[in-house]
Amino acid sequence: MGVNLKELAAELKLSPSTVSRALNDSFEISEATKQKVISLAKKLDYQPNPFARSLRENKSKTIAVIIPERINSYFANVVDGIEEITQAHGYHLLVYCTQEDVEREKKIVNLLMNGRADAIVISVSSQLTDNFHLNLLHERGFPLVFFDRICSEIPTTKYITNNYESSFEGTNHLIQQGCKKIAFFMLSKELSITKERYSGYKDALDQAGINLDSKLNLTFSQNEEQNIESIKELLISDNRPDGILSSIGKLALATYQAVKRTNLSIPRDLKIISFFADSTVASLLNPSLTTITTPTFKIGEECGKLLIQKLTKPKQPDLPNQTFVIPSKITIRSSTIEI
Amino acid sequence: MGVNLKELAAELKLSPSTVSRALNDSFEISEATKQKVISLAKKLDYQPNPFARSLRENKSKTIAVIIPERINSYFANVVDGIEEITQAHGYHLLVYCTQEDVEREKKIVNLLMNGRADAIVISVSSQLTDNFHLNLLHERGFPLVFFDRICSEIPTTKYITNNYESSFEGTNHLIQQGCKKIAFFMLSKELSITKERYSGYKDALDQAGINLDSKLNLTFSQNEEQNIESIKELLISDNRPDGILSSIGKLALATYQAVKRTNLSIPRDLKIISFFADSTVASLLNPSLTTITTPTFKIGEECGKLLIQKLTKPKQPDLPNQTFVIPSKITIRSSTIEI
DNA sequence: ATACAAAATGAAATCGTTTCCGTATTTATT
DNA sequence: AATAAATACGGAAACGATTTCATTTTGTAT
Repeated sequence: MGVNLKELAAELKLSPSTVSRALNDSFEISEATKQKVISLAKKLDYQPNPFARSLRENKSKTIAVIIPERINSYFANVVDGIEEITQAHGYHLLVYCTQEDVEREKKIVNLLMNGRADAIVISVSSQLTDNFHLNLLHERGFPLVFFDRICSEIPTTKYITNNYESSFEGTNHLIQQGCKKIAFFMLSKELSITKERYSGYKDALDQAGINLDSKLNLTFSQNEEQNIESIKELLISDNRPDGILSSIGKLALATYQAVKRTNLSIPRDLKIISFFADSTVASLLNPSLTTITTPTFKIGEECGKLLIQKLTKPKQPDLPNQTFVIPSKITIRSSTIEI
Repeated sequence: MGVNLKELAAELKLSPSTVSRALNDSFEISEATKQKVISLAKKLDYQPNPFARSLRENKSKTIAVIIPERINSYFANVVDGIEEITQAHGYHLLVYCTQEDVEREKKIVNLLMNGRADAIVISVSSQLTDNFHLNLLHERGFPLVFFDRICSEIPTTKYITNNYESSFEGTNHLIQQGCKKIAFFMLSKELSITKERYSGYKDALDQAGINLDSKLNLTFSQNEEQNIESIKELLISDNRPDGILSSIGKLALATYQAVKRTNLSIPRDLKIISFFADSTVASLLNPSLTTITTPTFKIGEECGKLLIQKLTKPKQPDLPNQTFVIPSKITIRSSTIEI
């Protein structure tokens, strides 16, 4: 397409090596020729071929981001944060969405084994005991960063929120509002966030002397309509909860839909608090939704900063086996406050 | 990292060329050696270096997608659609978000001039008369596909929805519901979608014999809070509209927020219809929002199919200068229906 | 003027593929 | 049986950059 180094060199009656060095501002080249080279390069709009460079340097200036869902403010925001930092350093983002499908995730990870990206930032779609693909990658020394849904067994850097505490506080809030039968809504039980959030929920119940009713702990699927119906069934059953802690935002929306199919009312008959990313939507729901909100953009930025550090400085050590906790904030709205 | 062709060849006592051909299933290689090569390649987990390949073949198996916003169901859904098709053909997606910033868009487009991607799919952030960067790219023969927010002057393939008709119908719906003073909310006037949607709005008013009041045509910024205040000002002014057609989803949300700051009520005092992607949210708003919904995933799929066709078949002609229209659907909900 | 160090540039290898071209062996044709 | 054609493979160039090593040019000290 454009002009290449050799052509530039020919035009300038210089060797390609000199031109390369001039453009990379090497000390070996005189100021005079540097200027000549740079000005012609600009004039001819010379763009170095990224693949030639990647091949030679064995780095791609590309970071892969793997998320479970794209239509999800939480993940979208994290990616925005990553892009904000990495783009400024000339990095490109390959963004893959697994649609919560583990097989798809494995395929994607396998595709990335060949060095197409210099690092991976991932929030796993569902943590099976089988995270062989990620393990292998990490063992080969490939920079790997987790956020939100992590694999704790893989010793690398992770960014999460204070899931346990947030969940504990959220549950406590429901208890303080008079809830006696508090349900816990989740996706896969294998997810790190599920475990931690469940743990906070459980401990809050314990502390309040409330018995945990396992029938109130519901695991949901990827099928929206099915989820709504399950919730509705629960709500019209004898064992109806009077409070819900939803560990996933979209399950709160499903609950609102389910409630519309009953003659119950939030917060009168049912109070609900949820981990939820989009505060605009939370505030516009009827009633407005009490949320636990994670600073997702910040998480993305932190991931980005860490990777830039690792990838752009020479002789960096492996990413430390460390988990950074960025606290969430509870915003109390009408869905948990008695009128 | 992994093993390369030369090493594979040495292990097999074959030449690299033979191994390469065997792996690419060339007719020149006997079945026997093909099997030997393939099995060792599998055993040693051989992964071809993508950059060597890209350099040699002059294609990257990568498609760049440029969107104005990532936290937006509309665009997220289109990207999902693109990924659905292209991933199955071994393509990777570089996703860039401009945050509605034209300068940022230009920078990104310039970065893509060097062949890092084989094609670009873009919804422009704001169409200035100055779309030099995209024009240049297209003139160089670079495959470029537009969706939603297009540059009509650039002769390539575009995917849009029936903006004019949807807007016309939407406005008519408001008129039928008794609205006399109908406002039109938009982002930049330069956007193709704004022009078309405005045109449909205008013609519907004309047809109904309603005079267009330019004070009811509001252009908004990227500042959420400021937008909400502007809307509130409008709503408490003498010139208060009784209907709103919002050409952008988030302006409908801003309107709901603004209404909460007044003592007005939807749909009693104000009816609103909006182009809006997330029907779950639309149905949960209070009152539920009448929407014009575009089949965004389908648009993404169509973009993907077109590009796969263009990029994987040999000797393909340039992308045709053609605009495909994928119709939207109006869903009437409570925000436009008198109680 | 000579010697030697420093500065500036060039030649060629390299990264890992693919592919053009050449060659040896086997198979088919008359 | 001699020749043509098909089959199977190897050697080396090519893609476009960077970098090691070698070489030329310039500057400085004696």
